Amino acid sequence: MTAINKNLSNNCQDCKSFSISVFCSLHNEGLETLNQQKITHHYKSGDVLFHSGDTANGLYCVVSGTVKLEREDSQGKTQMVQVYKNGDMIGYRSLFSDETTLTSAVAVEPTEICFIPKKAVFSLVKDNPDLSLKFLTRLSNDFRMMEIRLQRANHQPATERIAESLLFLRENFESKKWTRKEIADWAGTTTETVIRTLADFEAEGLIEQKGRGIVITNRLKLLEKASISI
Amino acid sequence: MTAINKNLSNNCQDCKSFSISVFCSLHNEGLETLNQQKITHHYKSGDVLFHSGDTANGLYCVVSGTVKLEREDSQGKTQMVQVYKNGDMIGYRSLFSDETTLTSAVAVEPTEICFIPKKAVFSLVKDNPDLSLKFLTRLSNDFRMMEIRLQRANHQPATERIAESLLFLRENFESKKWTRKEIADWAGTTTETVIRTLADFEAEGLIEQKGRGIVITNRLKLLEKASISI
DNA sequence: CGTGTTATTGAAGTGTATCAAATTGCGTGG
DNA sequence: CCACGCAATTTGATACACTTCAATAACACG
Repeated sequence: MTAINKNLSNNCQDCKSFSISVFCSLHNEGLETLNQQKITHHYKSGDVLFHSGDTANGLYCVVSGTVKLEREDSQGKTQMVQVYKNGDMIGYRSLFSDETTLTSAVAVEPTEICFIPKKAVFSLVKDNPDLSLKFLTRLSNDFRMMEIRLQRANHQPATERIAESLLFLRENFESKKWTRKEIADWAGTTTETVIRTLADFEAEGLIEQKGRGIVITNRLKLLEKASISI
Repeated sequence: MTAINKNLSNNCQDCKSFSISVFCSLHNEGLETLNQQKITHHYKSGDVLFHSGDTANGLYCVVSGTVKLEREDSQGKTQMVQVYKNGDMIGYRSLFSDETTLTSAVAVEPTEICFIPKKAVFSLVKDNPDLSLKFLTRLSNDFRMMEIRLQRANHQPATERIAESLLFLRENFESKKWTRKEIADWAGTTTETVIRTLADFEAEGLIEQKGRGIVITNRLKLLEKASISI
């Protein structure tokens, strides 16, 4: 399933995602803790990091690849809550709220993750108070995004949400080929509606569909469609 | 408009909301800073603490009353993002994300607030590392709630969202008489839909409407209607 | 080169928004 | 304290964007 390496030789400070992670300010002892405690995992597309309802037992640090956070309701409708790429942290909310995870984390590409056990995280936070401030900043920004998404979900038509989803998913996760269903799960609509809307966008010359690929050909007009202005 | 008292005699440790606030663990010097720096405000219903787009310059600590956080889009549709009561903090997200506020804060009842200037907050956080952990915990919980609300907004009918809104608003903010529009702004629907749905609920014996008041007469069935089970 | 997953298309139904107009309830000032 | 005026609520009619279900087609992967 997932290859696990306790890779001591691979130091965090050499990680290509180090400088953009919350840990970038760590000094000697902190870095040592991190290096000693972290466990590197390799996931392939579709692998699950954790399931909804699991107890949070650590922090997942994305080295490369893409991970989606999602949640399925009783009727099988999926909401993609968040997407992560290199430098992002997963699972710290449940860690700090001390509850079981609400969402599942699923790799959508070949993904490399460093797992940092709960104890190590709290030890790091204790010794490096600015760390929690960095978490706070990230979470604040994520929350802000959720505020906007909630408003859009409630008050904007699917067409606009799909336009925005296309832009967001494409421009933040270049390597990933999103499926129609994934776009729908992010936009909060159905696969069929996404497909029909994509056809409309193509007819209007905003995008081009080759097979399952989607190419944005008129970014500006697509932005207009998304009504990014609120 | 708003009465302002720099009330040094009124100590935070005597505040009825102190024990449930993030500051409950503060010791001597911290408490002193808090007491010296805080400014007490009194707002009446409808008063605005800050507008969307304002620069965050401090923290608002609710002593008593109720404050709603909301955001209006270009078409005049309002999304109520959050509601606060005694012991809650307002504005710390913008403080930590270092951006202008996305939402406006409006008192919906006579409300007493202690304002703590940005500098004082950061000084407190610096000297009391566990403070930021407490903020983190609160924000994590709030985020979790937003995840659920986003999913509901996208995948559940207005009826269920309204049922849940009734329960949430009534049970967490007893003193406040919410208007149909406020319920709609929270549920993410229109005033008319709320009114029609309330009529349905009344016909089914779940609630009773006397004038503008709403009394929940069958909590269990209302919970069922809300599909609280996900 | 099959086989399962993903995408596509069609038809039908409906929940909810929208707009407009009437009514009620409430706080306020006379 | 009552009447007034305004805001909140109510009701009706209409429209349509979106979901749902089902069946077919295209693609990717081993």
